[in-house]
Amino acid sequence: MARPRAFDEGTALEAAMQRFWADGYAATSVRDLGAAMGLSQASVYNAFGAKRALFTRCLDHYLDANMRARIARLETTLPPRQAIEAFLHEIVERSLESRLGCLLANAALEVAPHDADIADVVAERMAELEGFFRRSVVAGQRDGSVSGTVDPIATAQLLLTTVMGLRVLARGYPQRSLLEGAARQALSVLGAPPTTTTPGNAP
Amino acid sequence: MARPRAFDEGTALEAAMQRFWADGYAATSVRDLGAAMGLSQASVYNAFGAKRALFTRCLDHYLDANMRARIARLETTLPPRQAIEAFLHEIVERSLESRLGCLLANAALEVAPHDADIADVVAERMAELEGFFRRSVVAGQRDGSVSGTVDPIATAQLLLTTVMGLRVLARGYPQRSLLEGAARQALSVLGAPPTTTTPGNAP
DNA sequence: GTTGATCTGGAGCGACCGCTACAGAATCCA
DNA sequence: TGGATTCTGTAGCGGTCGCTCCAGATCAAC
Repeated sequence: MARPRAFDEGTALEAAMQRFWADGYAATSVRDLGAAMGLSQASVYNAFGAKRALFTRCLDHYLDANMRARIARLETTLPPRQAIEAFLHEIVERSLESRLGCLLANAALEVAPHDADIADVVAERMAELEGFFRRSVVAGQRDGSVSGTVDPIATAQLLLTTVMGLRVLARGYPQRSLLEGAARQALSVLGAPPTTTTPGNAP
Repeated sequence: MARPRAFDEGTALEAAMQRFWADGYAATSVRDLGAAMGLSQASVYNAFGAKRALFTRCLDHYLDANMRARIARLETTLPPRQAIEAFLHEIVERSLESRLGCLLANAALEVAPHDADIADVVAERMAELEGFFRRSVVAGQRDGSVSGTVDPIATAQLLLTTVMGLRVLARGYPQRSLLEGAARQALSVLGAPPTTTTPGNAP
């Protein structure tokens, strides 16, 4: 064919994603992105096109590597209630490790209102996360780990809202007790924690 | 003294705030702000100093005119549980009226991670909102409208998180059923609705 | 009316923005 | 080896950025 690329596209995409994640869309210049990727500006445009196109690639990469991977891992390895609990706990831990927050939440606030295409992606992926919570609540009600009286739809909506709220607090008010308290109280709507084999203690 | 200003500072501040609110910090230029305020760029600098100083003024103005005013109004005119419910319902309604979201949440995500002073303000004001929720939960437990078994601190943390989450969804996934479901489920942690004078419809 | 202080807006500073033209370097197929 | 084709970096395009200078306008105090 012709001269091959001297860089790995996935690695470069990851580096660019980190920059967008840390600094936001508007505050990250294409020169910054090129430097982070180890490429000249012209190579960035040659490989990924305009800045906006690169951002959508990064957003996709983020969602695949983080949100979707987490959902798939938890949903296949844990029973439903534990999957929900683990998801929130992981969000809390990640939020305390760094103040990056969530690229999806960042994009929702900064970019989505001014870009219909990205707004569609954002809404779609949020619906995806909402769906994970809804499936898990329903499955939890089926296996008895989640109270049968709660509304799975509203509960999934609250959990989605809680995740997004935690991501905002991660950047603006990052205190462990706050994030843990909010997560714990959100989980309380699922009803009494599963008491393994011992008989339940419902009121 | 000397020549008086040809504009009202409060009005100008309000106009600038609207621009920051809609477009974010980085994407709003001082020329944009001047046009919105009806001022030349030089007058903006003469009256408000640099862009960052103007933003902090706008953030203060927003918080006084919106968050603090709402807290004060609800806390003085409604019993505690109803104040909490009204706060969330107002957030949902405002979020559905426009996709602006919340300037505090926007600032928390976009500006706070890169500006320690603004981060302090953000954390302070979030703590203020958290305090309103905590006071209201405690007062509600005292007058019997809030379940006595819930932890006021964790509940206030969840409500703060919910408000921030709702503001993210307002910009990225603005559907009435979603926002209302999340708010309703968040309020469910307060326990059974109060049996006030109006006939309740508790399940 | 004069003075003195403040406000106003046009012009413009250097720097950076997103983006691209272009020439050379590197690889493939023949 | 010799195109053909793709990648890469330099240089630079027009435009906008945050910010400032400065001359003139406009007021209060005298």
